[in-house]
Amino acid sequence: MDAQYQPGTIERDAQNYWEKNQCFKAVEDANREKFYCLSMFPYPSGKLHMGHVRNYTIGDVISRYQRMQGKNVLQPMGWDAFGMPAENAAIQNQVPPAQWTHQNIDYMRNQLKALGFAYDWNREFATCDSDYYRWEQWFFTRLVEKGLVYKKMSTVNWDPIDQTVLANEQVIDGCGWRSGAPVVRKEIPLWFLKITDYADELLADLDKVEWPEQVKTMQRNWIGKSRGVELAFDIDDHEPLRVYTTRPDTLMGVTYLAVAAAHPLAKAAAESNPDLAAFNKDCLNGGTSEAELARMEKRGMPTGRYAVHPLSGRRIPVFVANFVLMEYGTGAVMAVPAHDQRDWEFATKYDLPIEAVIADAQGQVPDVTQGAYDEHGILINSGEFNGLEFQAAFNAITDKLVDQGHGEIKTNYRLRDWGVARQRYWGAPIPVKYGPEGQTVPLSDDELPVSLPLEVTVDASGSPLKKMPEFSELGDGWLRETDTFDTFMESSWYYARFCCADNHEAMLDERANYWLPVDLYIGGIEHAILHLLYARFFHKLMRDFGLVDSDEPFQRLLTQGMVIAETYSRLLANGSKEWFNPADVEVTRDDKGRPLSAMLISDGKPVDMGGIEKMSKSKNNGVDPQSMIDRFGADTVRLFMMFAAPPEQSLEWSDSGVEGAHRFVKRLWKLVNDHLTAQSGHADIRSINTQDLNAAQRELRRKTHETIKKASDDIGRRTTFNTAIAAVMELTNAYSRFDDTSPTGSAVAREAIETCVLLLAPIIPHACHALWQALGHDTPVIDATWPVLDESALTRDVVELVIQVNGKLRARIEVNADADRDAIEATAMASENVLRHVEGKTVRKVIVVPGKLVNIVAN
RNA sequence: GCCGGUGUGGCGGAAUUGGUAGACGCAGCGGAUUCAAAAUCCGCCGCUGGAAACAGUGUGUCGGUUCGAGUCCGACCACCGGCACCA
Repeated sequence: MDAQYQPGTIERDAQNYWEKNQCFKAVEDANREKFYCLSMFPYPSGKLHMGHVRNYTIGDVISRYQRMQGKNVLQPMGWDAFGMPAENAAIQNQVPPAQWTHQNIDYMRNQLKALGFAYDWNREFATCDSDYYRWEQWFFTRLVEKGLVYKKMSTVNWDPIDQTVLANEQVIDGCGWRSGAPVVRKEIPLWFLKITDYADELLADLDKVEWPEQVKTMQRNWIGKSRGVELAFDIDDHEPLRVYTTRPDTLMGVTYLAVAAAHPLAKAAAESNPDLAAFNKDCLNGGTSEAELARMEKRGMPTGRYAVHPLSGRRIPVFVANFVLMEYGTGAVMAVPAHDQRDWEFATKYDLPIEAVIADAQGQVPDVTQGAYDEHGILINSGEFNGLEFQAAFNAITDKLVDQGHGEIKTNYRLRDWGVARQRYWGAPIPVKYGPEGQTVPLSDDELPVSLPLEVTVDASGSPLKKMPEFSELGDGWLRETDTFDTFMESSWYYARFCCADNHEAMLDERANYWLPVDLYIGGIEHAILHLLYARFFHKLMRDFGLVDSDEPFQRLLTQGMVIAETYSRLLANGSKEWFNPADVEVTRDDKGRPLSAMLISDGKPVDMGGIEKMSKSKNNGVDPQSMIDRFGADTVRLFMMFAAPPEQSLEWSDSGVEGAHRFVKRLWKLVNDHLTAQSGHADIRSINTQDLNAAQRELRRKTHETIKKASDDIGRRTTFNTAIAAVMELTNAYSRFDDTSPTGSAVAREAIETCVLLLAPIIPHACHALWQALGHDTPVIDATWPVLDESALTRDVVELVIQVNGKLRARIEVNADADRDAIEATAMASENVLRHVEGKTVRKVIVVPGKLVNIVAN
């Protein structure tokens, strides 16, 4: 082997070997246990960023580990290729989105290959291939037939200057990002998928998957199942106002009602009230995002109409309020200001009555002059219901409402149906046509696919498809739908298509049932709700059409944290900031290594340190993976990514940390080289007679097997690669200190160093490929089996115990591993430092934790 | 605003089921090697006091449970992710 570690040639050789031998081509084999490992596919934005590198390294480490466990591993890769950035690039550079996207894919594919990921490239596809989205269109027409799709009015962000629909991301401080004009809410008809039909199953089946508890909790809360009452308030000259509440026990505390500006009652009341009409119009200002709606100032105006309380018969004012939205629930709410904080604030602002009807469990009447009391409690001021606690009151009041025909028990979901239509070009066309008599017809199979025209001019004023009669006009007065699918549609089933991407006759085939569900899915925590919920929904749809036989798409889920880095900026004269890349900045530190100041290398003048943030274009703090691969090699980048933090936490980029990783790979290389130079010929692991080792040999062998145990658990179960690597580093440190060139010593050393190479093979596969060969093995390390733990190597004759007095560490003792409690206690009490600390005190209690510690309680 | 999470040395992090706080690495300091430097190797390294032994103190803040709390409970503070048309 080469005495020098040269990542360039080593990595090229290994990658050539894998490619030439098609090592990662996955073939279905019913006799082998399969493992489908999937990382969230990238949007081809231009080049890989460090978040991608981290995501894909995690997936690759697990894939290679599972392969060494003997599993039949599938690890595919593809491209989530539809989306807005391609349109933005087209507007900026006059490049057609398709061309821009394919160029990016070609570049990024090469980057992935340079990182040595064990992908089966035969299965690669991009979602913008009509061979992919045609099946999505086909499936959509089936959903239409089944009644799982419908069209309804929905609210979008409207830019009144550019005359176009804006994504939430394109609304900045309530204004359109290009025009700068204040955005308004506008109602347009859109296509929806009935995800709410599956709400119960989506909720229940969270119990079937091995996902992080916080992700399951977020999904449960998002679905938001609640049991409550839908009740009707009678109104003069109008049909009854329907509201939903989970707190019917507070019904006697209702002091006003509020409806959305778009509610029929608000519109009716506005006809004779110009002020109210103006207020209703004003409520349309601003964007549609829930965060924006929740943060805006709560405002309202009386409609002049009154509702009749169904139990007390009292007349209650009806307001229009800007925070009530027509599309959520019934578009109207009942307000109990004494027991709901938002209602309380509104009532205080508009001087409405606040009447407490719930006391705490002790019957203490809450003070509602400073805020709402929203706990459950005992009813007061509620007539015949006084004295009832929550559940009894819920039942009694609901029974009465039901008897009167004023209400019914209802299960409600926060989850809303999925709007899948986008007024954009770069997406999959929705396969529907409209007839001259207003018919809406899904396209038949022989009309599919609807291919997206690739030669287009994109500008800021809405979808080009609407301006292309050759696309939109079908003759005889028939028009084609010009909206395209939400890109979440493509990412909701790509994992299944990877199983049979070469099937041109069907969406999926029986191979999907061999590979699915995905055994481990890896991606950013930011996808915890939307993408993962839509994909689960889509999987259940496909199951109900007989396309797959599993209930859930992703058995295990690993949510990785962000990659973050220091930011550097200068305040410009116009008040904005200019951001500088960390690569162009030099930092001065004090003698403890604390950063003191930073300067731009090019002009030597200071820059401000702006804190550590997510790597992004806007803050210019991204580190280019390519330059790191060029400088240090892929193995170093992979090792640093896996070592710097556990996968679920954010990872801070550190140049010196990368150098440390590089140093370790070089060190490993040198250790193997030195071992082969000094000991080749008589280092045969099989010659180890485990009964016949001296103390030092036994200690190194114990360390070797402790490391196998820890690394296997860390990679296979805990997915904490950082601690697995730390354990292997400890083993290399122990190996370095071991100085024994006897035949037995050499064999023990060989076992230790080969273990290091095997345990690191998933993480730094190129170096380990070369090292394994150098160690004399005929088969490549990717086909080696994971090292097997020898439990007997772990035994110890003597163990160290910690002695505490009153919980404080006072001494350490060594005892025989089989020492009994009395012997341990006697040895502990004999320790000099222990005697000093118990002197003059009475020993009350001695706690012995076997193998760990002794705590002597004395006072 | 609502939902979910995070907070430990100069820095990234470790401590897996309530049992030795700081593994491993980075930075720093000291030494070896070298004409010199780089690279490499060895040693030290939470803070305070002490020559040392050792003692005190220390896991965002305040309080609690326990023989024992980074870990469990309560309140608070700061930051991060998501909020349905960014992907």
